[in-house]
Amino acid sequence: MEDEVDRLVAAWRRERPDLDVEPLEVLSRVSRLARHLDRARRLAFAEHQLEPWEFDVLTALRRAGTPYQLSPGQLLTQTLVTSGTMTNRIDRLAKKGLVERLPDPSDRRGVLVRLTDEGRDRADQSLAGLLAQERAILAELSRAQRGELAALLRQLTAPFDNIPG
Amino acid sequence: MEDEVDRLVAAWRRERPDLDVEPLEVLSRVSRLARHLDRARRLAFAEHQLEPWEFDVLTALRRAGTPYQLSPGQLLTQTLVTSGTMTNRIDRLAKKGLVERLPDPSDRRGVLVRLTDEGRDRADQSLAGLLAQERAILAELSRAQRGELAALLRQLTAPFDNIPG
DNA sequence: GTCGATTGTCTTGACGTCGAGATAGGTTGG
DNA sequence: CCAACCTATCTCGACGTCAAGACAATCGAC
Repeated sequence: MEDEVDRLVAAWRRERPDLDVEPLEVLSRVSRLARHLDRARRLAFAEHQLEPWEFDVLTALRRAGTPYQLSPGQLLTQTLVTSGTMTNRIDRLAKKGLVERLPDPSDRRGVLVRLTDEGRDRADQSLAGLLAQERAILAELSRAQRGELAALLRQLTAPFDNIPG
Repeated sequence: MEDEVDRLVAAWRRERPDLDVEPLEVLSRVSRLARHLDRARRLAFAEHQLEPWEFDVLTALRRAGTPYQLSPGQLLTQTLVTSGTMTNRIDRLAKKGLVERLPDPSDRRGVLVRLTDEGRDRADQSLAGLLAQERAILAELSRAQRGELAALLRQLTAPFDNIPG
């Protein structure tokens, strides 16, 4: 089946036949798909009264394992936002009672953000919801195709994730 | 090579061994890669004094071919933003002299947005810059792998692009 | 024709993010 | 022990986006 990127590439080949636009076949699809996923996720999380950014922070803490705490700095690197943004997010989550700020006992500059019991429950519930939705989206592909796709994407993301950029 | 999503998935398998988190292998990589691409593009466009959103609008018009004009509504569907956002973008581009607003002769509710000569030049220059950067990112993959990846992604994007969602 | 629904664009207010800089604690070498 | 530098977090102002709704023009059914 044709998608928007097919149309986009065809248009470029017509308007700029001198250029090789093959890279767009991959990377424009990545960007557009991500955009669609954002919207879909927003809907899925709304059922659990969570915003996508809240999910990102709560699940980062949940994945850390007991006692479910990380520093703001560790949360930054996992969620790819700036420090000002993270301060703001922690404030709002704390106000909702989903996380709490604790002083870092080993570094008085530092802070530890810890998931509350309610925060943990919300993280678990919304993860289950997200996985159900994503499974539906991925039903387009066979298991083998999903594996291939994951492997190819890994090759592209690895340089970004390993060389700090 | 390992990436952040490998670490993320491993963490979930440790914390929630009861859940099947395979969907994340694909879709979390898509979202994270898109995030990295946004940052990289921002840098590439900065050399041409353009923001990513400006590029999106200018190139949509450029792709339309002479006389390089589209309605705001057509621009909406191509760029996946809301109408309020598009109004704002057109305002700013018009102020910079890269586009102009014309009344639609066939529908008095409507407007046509047309690229100026300078807008067209800037679109062409920045497209060349973007393609160079994207080629570098995709050098991780062989030509055949890029083709596979594009095809797999198309299967996921097609439903979003064809069933209005 | 005319009324109601629809379409296309713009307006508005709230919100989240960014980037730069401030603050304070920590670290290292002399 | 001090000075210079580094690190962790927070503060602040500017900005872009969104969602909802306003408004005007158009279309369709009767």
